[in-house]
Amino acid sequence: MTLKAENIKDDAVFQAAGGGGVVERLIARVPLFANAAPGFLEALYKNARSKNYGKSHVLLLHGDKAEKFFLIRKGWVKLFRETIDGSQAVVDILTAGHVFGEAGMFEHDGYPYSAEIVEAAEIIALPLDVLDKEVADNPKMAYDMLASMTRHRRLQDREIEHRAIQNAPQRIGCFLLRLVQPVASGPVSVNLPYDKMLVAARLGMQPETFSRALSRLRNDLDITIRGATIEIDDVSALSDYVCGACSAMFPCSDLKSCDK
Amino acid sequence: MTLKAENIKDDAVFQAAGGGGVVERLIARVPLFANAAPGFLEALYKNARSKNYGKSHVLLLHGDKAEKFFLIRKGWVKLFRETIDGSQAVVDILTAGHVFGEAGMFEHDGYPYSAEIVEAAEIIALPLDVLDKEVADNPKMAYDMLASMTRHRRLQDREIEHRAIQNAPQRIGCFLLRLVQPVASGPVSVNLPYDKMLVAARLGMQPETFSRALSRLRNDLDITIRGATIEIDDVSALSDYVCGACSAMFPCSDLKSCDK
DNA sequence: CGAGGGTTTGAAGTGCATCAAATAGTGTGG
DNA sequence: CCACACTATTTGATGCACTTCAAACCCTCG
Repeated sequence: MTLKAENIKDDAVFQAAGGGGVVERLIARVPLFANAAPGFLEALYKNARSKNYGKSHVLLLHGDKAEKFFLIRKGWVKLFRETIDGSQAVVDILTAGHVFGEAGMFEHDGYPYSAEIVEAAEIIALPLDVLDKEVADNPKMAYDMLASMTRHRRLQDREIEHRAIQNAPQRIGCFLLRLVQPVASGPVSVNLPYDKMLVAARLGMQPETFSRALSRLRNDLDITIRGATIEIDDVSALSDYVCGACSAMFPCSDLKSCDK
Repeated sequence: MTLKAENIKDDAVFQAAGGGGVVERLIARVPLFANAAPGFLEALYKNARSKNYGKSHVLLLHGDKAEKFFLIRKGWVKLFRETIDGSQAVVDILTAGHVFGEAGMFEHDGYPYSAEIVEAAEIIALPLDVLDKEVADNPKMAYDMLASMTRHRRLQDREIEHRAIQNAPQRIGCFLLRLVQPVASGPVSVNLPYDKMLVAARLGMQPETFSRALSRLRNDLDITIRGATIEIDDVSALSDYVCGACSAMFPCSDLKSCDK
């Protein structure tokens, strides 16, 4: 067993939640819970468990019985699906404030994806049954969750469209544009939120393709690349290049608030 | 103007709903409305409008202000998104019993896709505000709609996965397998529900690619093709070929009930 | 400094798209 | 009922985008 593997298993440090009130405040700030009944949040707190995980830790597996959902306190989490052949499709990559695993609530097929830590993270596990009860009882809560789910559905529609229509440089450009918002013009500088390998996976392409496509953007448009920092001299030139191959108009909102 | 074009415009025959009770019965049978309050269905009936449309009629455009949602009584409808460049991504293809356009309810960006009749259809238009009110007031209704939305979200996850991982023959095979269910073994015969061109679009490939990929399936597996009828001698051979490139196990339920 | 992963670059292969044209099918008017 | 027109489908030839395999480079962290 390698040293790496040991790390993965061992640095999942348990820590009880509910002590300092930090977890409470974080939970209360989740937009999805804005209209929850007071008792709901308390029930969540009582059963909240915050843990630290190291990179590569697998938090849950596609098909696992869904009893908890998760709120990310810090770090990055990759949601993905894996085939028997070993191929893997990245569903999404999430960070602080995002919620995941709540989709396991309705079906009995377990979670619809697997989740792996891709950057050391602190994750709060929350009981699904408490959420389920609240949604069933509180119309406003259900309504909010429905709205959030609808937003998410649109993002997925867009995702399917992009993967069908945009080529590799355009998908990267689109990703960058969504990072620089709401700045809509002039030279800007953005940092890739995570590994280029991960960005590539997130965009459904190979790392090599990502690298080549990015340098094609560099050659064709006014873009400078310094490691993970990318400077875009002319945002509108980039949006011209990208958004012709998209059904949305340019300042396309990235509606993913914290209600994944 | 061609003769065809006249047809498209003119055969949208208006007919008031609520007379024969047929529309009522159809609406009442939508699973999504199973738990609706009695007053809700009546409010829907009152404002229901059933119309006939010819092939190629565009029912709604991406971005249109969303005031209605739709229930298909018969025929086929294509949901799609179109870019400035003219490329088009098919979101889904629906038929009798399916509901669409309800996603326009929450956002103010209008409908998230365009809808076009691809086979002469009869469509019932229903007021979105009535649905919205019911969802806001009736916890059970909101809960059901949430469950339905979650199911849909899973189908989209699967869609993204398939387009990322499966090649053309596998995507076709997967499509066929979902048609033959719940028959899980032995020789079966299926009819493509619509044009091969449309199936190709639905699967995100060109008609030429579809044709070639299908004949590759014919050569490699025990499959016979007679026009739109496809005979599969060995379903398990097909599922072996297809499902290795999918995260789901074979008899993979096509959860799209009538609540699109 | 050295090991290991991330990133880039090169070379070759593959799958799908595109363009083009032939063939089959379908509905129409005569 | 046939001939025509139009569309759907198939087949062929070619090109391009992305993948795959391989190797070099670079960066970071112990």
